[in-house]
Amino acid sequence: MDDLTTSQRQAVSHIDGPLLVLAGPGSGKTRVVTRRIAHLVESGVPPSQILAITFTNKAAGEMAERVESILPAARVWVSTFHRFCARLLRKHASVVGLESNYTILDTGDQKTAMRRVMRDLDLDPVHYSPDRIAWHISTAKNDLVTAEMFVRRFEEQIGDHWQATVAKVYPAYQKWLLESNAVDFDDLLLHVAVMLSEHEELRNSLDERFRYVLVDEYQDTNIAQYQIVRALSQQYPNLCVTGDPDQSIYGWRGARIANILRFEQDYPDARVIRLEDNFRSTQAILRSADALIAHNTQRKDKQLITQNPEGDPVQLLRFSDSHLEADGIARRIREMVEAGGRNWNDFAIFYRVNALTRQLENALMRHRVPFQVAAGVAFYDRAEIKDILSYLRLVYNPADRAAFLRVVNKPLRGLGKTSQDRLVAWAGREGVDFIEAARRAQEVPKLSKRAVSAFRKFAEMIDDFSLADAGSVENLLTSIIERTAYTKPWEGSPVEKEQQQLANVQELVTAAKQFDTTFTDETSLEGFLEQTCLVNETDSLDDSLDDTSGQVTMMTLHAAKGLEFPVVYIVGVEEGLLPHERATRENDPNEIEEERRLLFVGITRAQEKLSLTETGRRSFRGRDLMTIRSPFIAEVECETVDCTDDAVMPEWQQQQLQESLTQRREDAGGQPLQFDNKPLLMTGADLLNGEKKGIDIPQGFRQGMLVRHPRYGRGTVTTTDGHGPRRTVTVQFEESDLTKTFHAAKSPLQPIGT
DNA sequence: AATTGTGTAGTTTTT
DNA sequence: CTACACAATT
Repeated sequence: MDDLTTSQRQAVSHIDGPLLVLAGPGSGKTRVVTRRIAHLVESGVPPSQILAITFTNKAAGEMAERVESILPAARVWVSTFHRFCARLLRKHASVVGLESNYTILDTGDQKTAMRRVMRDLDLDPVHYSPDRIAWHISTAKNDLVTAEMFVRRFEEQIGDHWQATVAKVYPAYQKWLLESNAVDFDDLLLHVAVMLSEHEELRNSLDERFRYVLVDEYQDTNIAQYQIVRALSQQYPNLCVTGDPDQSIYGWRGARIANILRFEQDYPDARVIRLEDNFRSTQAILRSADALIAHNTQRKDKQLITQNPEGDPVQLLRFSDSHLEADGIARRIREMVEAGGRNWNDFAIFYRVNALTRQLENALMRHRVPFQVAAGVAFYDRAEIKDILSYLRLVYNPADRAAFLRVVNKPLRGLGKTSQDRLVAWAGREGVDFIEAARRAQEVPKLSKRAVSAFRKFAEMIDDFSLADAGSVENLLTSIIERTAYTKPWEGSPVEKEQQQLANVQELVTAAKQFDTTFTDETSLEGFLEQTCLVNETDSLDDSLDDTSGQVTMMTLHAAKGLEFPVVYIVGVEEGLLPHERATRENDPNEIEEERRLLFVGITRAQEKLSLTETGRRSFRGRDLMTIRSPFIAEVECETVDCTDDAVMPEWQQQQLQESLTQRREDAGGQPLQFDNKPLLMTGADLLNGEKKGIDIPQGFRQGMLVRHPRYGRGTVTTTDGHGPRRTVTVQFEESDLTKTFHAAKSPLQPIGT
């Protein structure tokens, strides 16, 4: 306890009764929580009675790891909300009308499901976009409004035409899910919440089982999560919640900041502890953060105190346009690294919308600054991965409609839309799952002979897979890939995209192999499927984030929560972007306050140096508009730096860069250049599969050079023309015999070896 | 069944 | 500007 502050110590040593820990940014919250768990166990609480809930897998992983390092033997259940609910639901599926082998739909499946349901209801997808309807349904679920409740409410008090539509779609969508023996993400929470409220004896036993419950980031809980936590803390209200209302940035997803604000009313004998000592940032940075957040009205007053030095003043960099902004940041970062004392990974760039990355990426590349973007297509969202996983899902849950429809004709088996529709309709009438229906395809009316045999062959194949499912997910996976010849058309293909897809499939097999060796129970298929839909790729990305020494990190402000960096840039602090125009449109003060909290989160990530940027003009969505100053600028204490005189890199310097690059490329013997011996990583997937790909400066193409284009494959540069941004390259491609001319700066061409 | 055209919408996204 | 869904082709 010696290494803790007074309030940290109080929180750690609290055992029985409700506890609210209001933890400011950088106040050592995670440390307090893990130490408290250890303390509970040391004080005689059986580990099996402790349940710690987080939002992200990463947080859960970290917490579990840290608890284990203090108490190696203790088996405390540390889990995310969704995983916890998935497990409970597995056990008690029948209570909500599901089978225990239910599958979890991801957002993609959800969308397709929504589209089909709406088509069946004859709703115009142009007027009522499935996306929006899905959003309405998700909101309802987060607010604990079931389909029945929604319909009832709508009938009682007629709403607008959107509600009328949702009242039609929501129940139909739920029916679709139930028939598929499937749930979506929101259902995991909703079902469990309903289950707990309708089955007192079950709630009772779970309350008793989990006597000590801890919830992290409580300010981000939605109504469903709130109810679940409450239900588990009735007889044994040893509930400890930690969070910071000032960091609540997920209101748009149904999170209720009120949950944490009213904790003391919910549990009148709650102890409240504030962690206000900040161990992360300089005084200057904290003062800015404090000054900004003080403008929010809906909040508990909280001071941020630090013993850290004053540090550099917070800067507002003003650029004339977004191009110069990107360029200016890249140059500053390079200069600071070259001046010594800073590594690339000391820097982070945050922005409100992903669309701002492009210009930044270009500028960083021009300045040879290695970087990674914490975004990109999630691994498990890739089409090829979802296809293969759909086979797995079908083996596990033959009623999974989304999975069935996804792969029944992939690769092509001559089972077109019409045949599929007939079979699905018949399966619905007969009340059998889709594999059973395919097995008995000859009984389905109006099916062509060819379709019948194709369906039967398909069913036979899935049946074989089920038999082969002897615990090893890897074996099952490889037999699926072989039997379906799924990757056949890509093998030996020159098209980069297809090679990538091949690699992704391979990566999935590796993941399965890994899973097999770590979890060796007979329910491994279930576990693997759960893992693949509840685990996000960024979880793996963040690991490499910590120990890669060599890259600047770019991410959205939302993604930045919980992280810290010595030097931080927050770009585009402008009206319309931050606050985002959609937050200002309704003129809802709550939304503006959330935008302010978002900036607050960004600011408090910085340890030593913080710069905000704004521009005079910004080209966005193909339009070039004058910028209006963000109201937040006046609320932050900062020093304005005029960078409007910044010029783009002068001609001579560009030329010099050009020449040195050419030289280096020759030295490298045609190999892709790697700067400072650090590979430049682009996407999360690259990080995940460890593929180190060098990114090249596009201007440096020369005649005779071998290049690769993601679409056209390998080719040779025949001519080059022009200079600077106007420089063009003409390439003769091998495979297709095509000759194409590209703008060197814009094309995705990459030099390759041999 | 794959290719090409057309329209349209466009934050943030822990699971 | 650009990604995506869907329609209309061939």
